[in-house]
Amino acid sequence: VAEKRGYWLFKSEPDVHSWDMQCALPRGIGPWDGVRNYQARNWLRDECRVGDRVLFYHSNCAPPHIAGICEVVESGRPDPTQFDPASAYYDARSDPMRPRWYLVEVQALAALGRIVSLDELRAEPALASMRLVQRGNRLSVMPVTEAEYAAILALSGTEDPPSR
DNA sequence: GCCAACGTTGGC
DNA sequence: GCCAACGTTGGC
Repeated sequence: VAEKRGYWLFKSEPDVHSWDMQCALPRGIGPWDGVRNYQARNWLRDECRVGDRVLFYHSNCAPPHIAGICEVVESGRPDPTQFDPASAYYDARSDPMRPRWYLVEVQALAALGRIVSLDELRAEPALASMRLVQRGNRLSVMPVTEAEYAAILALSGTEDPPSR
């Protein structure tokens, strides 16, 4: 039985890693590193599949918004920054024989027809139960339903982009 | 810059 | 295993 395509939302602070920076990478591909939350880690390691779509969300900016769509192009593998003492994401307690943190590779597919702000997401009835708009949500990686993904594409006037 | 929410740590 | 203290996230 073929696995259904999955959908995710990944948060990034634009000062650290923006949609434009993602697009500027060779072929728009780069590692989604630095995730240091166990729930998010479990999803990256165990659930993210090649071909899944990722909504690229800008947090800690005004207004917070979804900027574009990526595709998972490599499934979970250990995040090398956890073993690099020079990295801001270094984790001295992670054992290389049993890595604690994982990443996936993502490829930018398309910018949204127009960005969709958090206020607009909150105002859309079809998105009322989306994790992102629940109070206290702090996860930087979270699953999105197919219906939520479709609603966001519709809100932003965006066609579901093909793989590159 | 403030602060609510919430995950993690560590003493007991 | 409880839970207070602490650190971080992220909207505002």
